[in-house]
Amino acid sequence: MPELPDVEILRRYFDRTSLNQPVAEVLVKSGEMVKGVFSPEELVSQLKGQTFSSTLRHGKYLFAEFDAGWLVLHFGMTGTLAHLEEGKEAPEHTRFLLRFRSGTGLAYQCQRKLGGIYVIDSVEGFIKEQGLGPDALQIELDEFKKTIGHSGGSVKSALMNQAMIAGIGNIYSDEIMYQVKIHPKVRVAGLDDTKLEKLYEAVRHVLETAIEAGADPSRMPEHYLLPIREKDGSCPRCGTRIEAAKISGRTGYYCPGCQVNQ
DNA sequence: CTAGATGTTAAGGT
DNA sequence: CACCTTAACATCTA
Repeated sequence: MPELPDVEILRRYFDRTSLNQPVAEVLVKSGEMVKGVFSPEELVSQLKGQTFSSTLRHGKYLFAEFDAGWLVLHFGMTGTLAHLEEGKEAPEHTRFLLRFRSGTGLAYQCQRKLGGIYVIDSVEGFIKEQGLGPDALQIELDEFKKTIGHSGGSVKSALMNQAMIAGIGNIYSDEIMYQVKIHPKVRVAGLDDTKLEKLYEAVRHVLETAIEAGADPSRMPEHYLLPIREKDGSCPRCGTRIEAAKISGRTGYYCPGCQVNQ
């Protein structure tokens, strides 16, 4: 689920389901997922009786503000949120559960436990500690050129480097490079200024489009790679069979027909 | 049974 | 130094 568009959808979901209601009960089911300075018990006592008033997102992290601090959720590869109606049991893989005074609840599910739960007092401080770069939807062109443009490796690994630009992972880096027709193994040094600017525009455009589509692959535009990525399909533009390659330790999918520039 | 899956990080190699 | 790859984390599915 969880690259920038997915987390943005989860943030809006949190807003719709969980703001402005006092927390009656907090349940930590997988204590090892509680990271940072507070123990799971401390996290529970911090949150009990609190009310969430607003949310923020930076990269792949969701921040929810309560009276005395911020709850931070990171979703790893399999994390998601589920709103619970009154009296309804927590679903499978629930690692953390908020039960509101109204009886409804919010479950944080994470099958593979690769995510994290934190309580912090400063969002800025947390971003700094984690070493995150600017959010991919907020970074400006000159900053983008300064960091991404001057990095030495492949375009794909630069896009996925959270310290340079926060929020892009394996799936959306594939989509962005597909949209600008850059082969996944092309190195940043091989891009001219025009190409770099097009890449910047594509980052924005792809992420915004994905958010509009509710981060649902089946609702992406037809000329997108994402819905057929991994499906052994052919390119929506030129019909060439989509191929996979290992780049930066991940499987990247691309069209060998369109994404040719060496 | 095995390989791989949206993330992150440490370790080892070129 | 800068970059790359691999493995590990925990769990499920093809």
